[in-house]
Amino acid sequence: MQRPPTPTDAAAARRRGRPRKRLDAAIMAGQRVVRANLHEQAAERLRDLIVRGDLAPGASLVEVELSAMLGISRTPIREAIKLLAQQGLVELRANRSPCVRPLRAAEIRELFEALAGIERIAAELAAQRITAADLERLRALQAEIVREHEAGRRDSYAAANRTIHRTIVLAARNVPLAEVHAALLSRADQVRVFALGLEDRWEQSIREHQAILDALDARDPLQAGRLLQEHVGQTAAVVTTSLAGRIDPASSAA
Amino acid sequence: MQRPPTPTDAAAARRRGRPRKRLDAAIMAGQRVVRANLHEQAAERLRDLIVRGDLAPGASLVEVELSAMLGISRTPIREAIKLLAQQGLVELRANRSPCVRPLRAAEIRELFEALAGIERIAAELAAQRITAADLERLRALQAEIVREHEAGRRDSYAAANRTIHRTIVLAARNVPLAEVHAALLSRADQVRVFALGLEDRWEQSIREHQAILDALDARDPLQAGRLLQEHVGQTAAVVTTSLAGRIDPASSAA
DNA sequence: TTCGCGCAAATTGCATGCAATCGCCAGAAA
DNA sequence: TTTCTGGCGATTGCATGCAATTTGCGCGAA
Repeated sequence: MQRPPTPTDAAAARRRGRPRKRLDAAIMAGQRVVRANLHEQAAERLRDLIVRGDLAPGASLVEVELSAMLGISRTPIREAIKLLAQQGLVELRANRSPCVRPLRAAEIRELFEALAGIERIAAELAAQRITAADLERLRALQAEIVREHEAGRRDSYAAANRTIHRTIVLAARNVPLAEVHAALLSRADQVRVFALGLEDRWEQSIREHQAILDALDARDPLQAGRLLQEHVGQTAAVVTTSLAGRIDPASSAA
Repeated sequence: MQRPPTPTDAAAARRRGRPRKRLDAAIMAGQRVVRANLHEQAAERLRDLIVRGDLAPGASLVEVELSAMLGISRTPIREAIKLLAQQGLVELRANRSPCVRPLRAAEIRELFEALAGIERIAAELAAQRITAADLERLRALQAEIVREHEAGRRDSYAAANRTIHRTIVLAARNVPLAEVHAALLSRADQVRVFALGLEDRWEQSIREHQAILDALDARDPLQAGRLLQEHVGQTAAVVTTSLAGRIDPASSAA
C-alpha cells in the first residue's frame, strides 16, 4: 500500500539519503540548485495551487492537511502561509484557519487600479532605460502571444502575456518596484482564472501591446506609461464585469 | 537579581495569569485589544528597532538573542523575521543569520524612485476622491509640521511628515496601494535616520507640501501627482547625497 | 420546536529538541 | 608570511509536544 509521505518519513529520507557533501554532489550532477528551504518550496507550491485556482478562493488552509499533502511538518507550512498572506494571496484570521483570499468586488477593482498605476510608473522608467536586448525579447514575446492566440491556446497565451508585462517592469531596472509588482500580479493572476470572456479581448489586447512596444521603442515615457495604464484598465474592466455576477458584491465570510 | 524573562517564564506566566475568559476580561477592562499574536508583536518591535536605527544596517539577527531579548521562543521570532524580510527591512541569507538590510547606494536610489512613483499614483487618485475631512486633517498636519519645524523638534517633525504622506496615500482609497506604500515607506524611514542635513530642507519641504495640498484641494490629479513625485525626488536627492560618502557604494556582504 | 448552555473535537500558537550546515580559527605546509 | 585544510562551535531549519482557544454539536429546558 502506498501512502503519502509523512513529515517523519521525509525527514528520515533526507537524513539517510545523503551522508554528506550534498551540495557538491548536486552541483557536480549538473542539477540546478534546487536546494531551496522547505518553507520556500512550500510557498511556491501553495502559490501555484492558489493562482491556478486549484485551491478555491475562500478555501480554508488547515495546517495538518497541507502538511500531509506536501509531506513536511507544520512549521515550514506556517512560514509559507505567512509569506503568502503578506502577498495578499492568503488571508489570516485570528485563531482560525487561514484561507485563500476570497474574491471581493471592491478589492479586485482596487487591485487592478494599483497594478495599472505601478505598471505605468514602470513603463515610464523602462522607456528611459530599455536596452536593445530588452526590446528584442519583448518583440519575441509579442510574436509568441500572436502565435498562441491564433492557436487558441489559453494557458500559453496567459503565460506569455504575463511574461511580457513582467518583462516591461523588469526593464525599468527598479528592484523594489518589480517586487511589489510581482506580489500584485500573482493576485491578479488568481483573479483572472475565474474570469470568463477574456478571450474576446485577445486581439484588442495584442494591438495595445504593439502600441506599448512602439512607445518603448521610441523611448517615449509618457506615451508608454499612459498606454500601459489604460491597457491594464481595460483588462480590469473585462475581469470585473465577468466576475460581477459571481462573487459577493460587498464582502464575504462576514 | 533581575534577569530577562525566558520564553519558559513568559509561557508559564501567560498560562497561570489568566485561568480563562481572557478576552472577555480584557475587553471589559476597556483595554484596546492588544491581543496580537506574539509573532506580530515581535515583528512590530523589531521593525521599530530597525527603523529607529537601534539595530544598525548589516547587524546580524540571531534567533536566540532576539528570543532572549523579547522573552519569547524562537518560533515567533522566525515568523517575524520572515515578515520583515518580505518588507525589505531584513535580508535573509541561506543558512546564516538574517541581517538588517544594509544601506546600498543603488538600492536606496531605486527605493525612493519607486516610492515617488507610487506616491504620484496615489496623489492622482486622491485628488479625485479626497474628502473635506481628509483635507482638514492634512491642513492640521501641515500646521503641526510648521510648529515642529519652528521648535526644531527633529523626531516630531519626522513623525508628522511621515503621517502627512501616509494620509495622502490613504486618501487614494486603495488598500493594495497603501500596503505596498507602507512597506517601502518603513524602509525609507530606516534610511532617513542615517541621513544628515535633512533639516536644511525643512522649509523648502514645507512649501512643497503646501503646493501639494493646494493641488489636492483644487482636485487637480496631474498637478498633485507631479508635485508629490518631485517632492519625494528632492528628498531622495538629499538623502542620497548625505549617505553617499558613508556606505558601500557598490554593495556589501559580497 | 427553538433557544441556550456546555462539552468535546479540531486547530492554532508557542516552546523546545535534534540534527545538518556553515563560518571561523588553529595549525600545517609552501 | 600567506594559503590551504580539518575540526569545532555557533546557528539555522525542521519536527513535534503541549496548552489555549474556538467552533460545532448535542442535550436539556422553555
